[in-house]
Formats: sequence, structure tokens, C-alpha cells
Amino acid sequence: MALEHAILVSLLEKPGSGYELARRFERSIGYFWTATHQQIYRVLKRMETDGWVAAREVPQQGRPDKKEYSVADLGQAALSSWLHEPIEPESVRHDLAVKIRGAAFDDPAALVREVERHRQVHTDRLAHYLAGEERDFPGEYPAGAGVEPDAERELQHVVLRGGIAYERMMIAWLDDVLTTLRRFGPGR
Amino acid sequence: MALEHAILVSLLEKPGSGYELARRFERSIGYFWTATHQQIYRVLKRMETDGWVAAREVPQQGRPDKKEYSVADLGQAALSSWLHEPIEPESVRHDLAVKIRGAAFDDPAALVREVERHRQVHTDRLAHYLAGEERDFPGEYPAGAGVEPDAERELQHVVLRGGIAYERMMIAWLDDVLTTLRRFGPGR
DNA sequence: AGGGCCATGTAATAGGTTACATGATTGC
DNA sequence: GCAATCATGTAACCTATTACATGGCCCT
Repeated sequence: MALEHAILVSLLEKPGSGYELARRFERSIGYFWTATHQQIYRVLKRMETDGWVAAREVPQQGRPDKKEYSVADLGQAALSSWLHEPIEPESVRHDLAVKIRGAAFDDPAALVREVERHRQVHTDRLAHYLAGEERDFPGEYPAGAGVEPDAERELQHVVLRGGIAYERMMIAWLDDVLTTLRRFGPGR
Repeated sequence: MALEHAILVSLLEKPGSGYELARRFERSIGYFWTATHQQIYRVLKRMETDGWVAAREVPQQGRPDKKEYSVADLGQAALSSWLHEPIEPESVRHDLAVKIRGAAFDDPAALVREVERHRQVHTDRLAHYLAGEERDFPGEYPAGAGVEPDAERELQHVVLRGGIAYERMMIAWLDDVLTTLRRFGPGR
């Protein structure tokens, strides 16, 4: 119950078309909330009907025209009231944890490759986050250094630091998993 | 596409009724995969029709009879083939991260309470995990000590260690978030 | 000529949530 | 007497995924 809100945040950061939003949901905001273009177009249409966002036709040369959406007053209000709600206890879905527990009833060693593959994905993501941090927040430290604070920037940065901490934790844990799995020889 | 598999793993660890499964999904396996009783009964019925699980009527005194489910050969095979699939890139849904980025367009300081509440939830979960670890895996170390390995036990333990690492990471990150939010005075 | 990107959608299906429903027993 | 726990389900609705569909431009 919050794709709408993720879209509002993304459009406040920068107005854009459904297509552009779909691309953002493949990177940036998409690391914290996934959505496909089909979903986005559907929700965007409803949000327009409800007056949360306003569309502006932007003619383009050499490309199809696009509808650039931006947040309307009603959308801003909807976001604000969502931010003030105390809800959501985070529902989790860790396929890999289920697989690891399931491996006890199959062949634990057969999971090694799969876990290694996941480890690689997390290593790549970490590298990607760190590169983004160097690019967008160079020379900044968590505690700031007397510079006047820019909420949008700093909050984006703290979320990014969360992503970095998550990837580091995952890599360390997956190493633990690999050590554990390797204690069980193949073909058991 | 894996509630079935989570149920199979849980039933392999210990056969049980739909009700009992629903309770397990509130703790233990539920920390990695959430499901309500309605969902479980529906899926369990389908799994029975498909021959993945077998039900046994267990008469009880002082309580309604229950159907105890256990994994059938077809279910075991289905689990095995799922374990050998290389899939799933983990779809994420971090409401809080979206909220934090959204707070830049509202009142960052108003989020402090919400984040503190989340921090408390994670602190409680960590304490709960650590208590479970002391109870179920006393005196064990990640690298074992020459004892013969029991796959089911050790894999449960490594998953639990993942939960512990996750909660610790979250607590540290939420502290970082709080420090950042507090840099923006109230009523901005 | 073919593949990839830009741009927007519809349709069918699967999965998940919320609300409603029933009924017995145990403990306060 | 009332609430909680055990036990099982149905129905309606909302969300999300997968497949299908179109069409022009740009680059190799």
C-alpha cells in the first residue's frame, strides 16, 4: 500500500514520465521499492484521476511525445498524511533463507553455487552504491562539518548509507553461509 | 511464488496442522516469510489436491480435531527442483526508506518518533533472536569444534545468525538516520 | 536488416489482504 | 459471563506479475 507514495517522492525529487519513473524504479528508488512499468502506468492513471498528480504533454523531436507528471497539491497532502501515519511493520520475503533451511532435506552442497551467485550480486550492488556515493556525495561525513544542511540531499545520502550497510551485512552473512554449507560434502 | 516452498520446509522440519503452520509463520519461519492463516489454508488445500502433502485426521480431546499435514513424495520432489532452480533476485519493499526520502518534502523532524519506534522493534527482535540462540544453540561457534555436523540444526542456526546480523545492521543504521533527522529542527 | 531504446498501454492470471463466519474449551 | 485459544474455512477486493501489443528512431 505505498507504490503511490514512492511515486510521489520520486516525482517531487524530479518530475518525469511513466517511462522515466519505470527506469528510476530499476535503480535509485527501485533499490527500496520495486515496480514494473505496467504497474506504474496503471497507478499513475489513477493518481491523475484522483488529482494527486498533473500531466503535461511534452512534444519531443526524434522520440515519441511524453506525458510529464508532477505532484499536485492533493498529492502533496496525501504524502504528508502518509508520513504522519505510524504504520507498517515490514513484511519480509527472504527466499534464500527458506532455501537454506530447505537444503537440509536435499543436498546442502548443491546450494553453494546459488549462494555464491547471490554473493556476487551483492558485491556488485555494493560497488555500485559506493561509486554513486563518491559521485554524488564526495567528501561528506555522517556528522557533517558545519555546512548548512540540505534536507533532500542528506536524506538521500542516509538512505544510500543504509543500502551500503545492508549489502556489507549480506556479503558477510553469505560468507558465513558458504562456510557452513561447505561443511557438508557433496552427494550426502 | 514460494509460499508453497516455505510450507514444505516447515512441514519437513515438523508435520503440523494449518493452524500450527499459521502460528509458525508468526515466529520462526515467519521472520523470513510472512503469511496469514487464510492464505495458508488455501495453499494447503491446493497442495493436498496436487499430492504435495498428505493429511491425517488427528482426533483431540478438549479441542477440535485437526488435520496434520506431512510432506508427500511429490512435495519433496517439488522442493528439490525449486532448490535447484537458480532464480529470484529479491524484490525489496522498504517503506521506511521511502518515508525518509519523502520527509525532505515535509517535516523531517516529525519522522523522529516513527524511526525511534522502528528502532525499538528491531531492538526487541534482536533480543528475541539472541535468547533463541542461547536456548537452541548453546556454546556453538560458527566454525564448529570437531563435532559431527547436523545439517538441519546448523542450517537453522546460520539463518538465525543472518537474522541477528540484519537486526544489528538496522539498529546501527537507524541511529545514523536519527542523527541525520535531528540536524533539521522541528517545524521547518 | 536487426537489435535496442523510447514511449505507452491492455488483458489474463496469480497472489495477498481484509472482513466475515462458526463453534468448542479453558481460564479468570 | 467474557475473553482468549484452538481450529477451519469462505468471499470480496486489491495488488502484482506475465504476456501481449504497437510503433518510430538510432546505431551498427
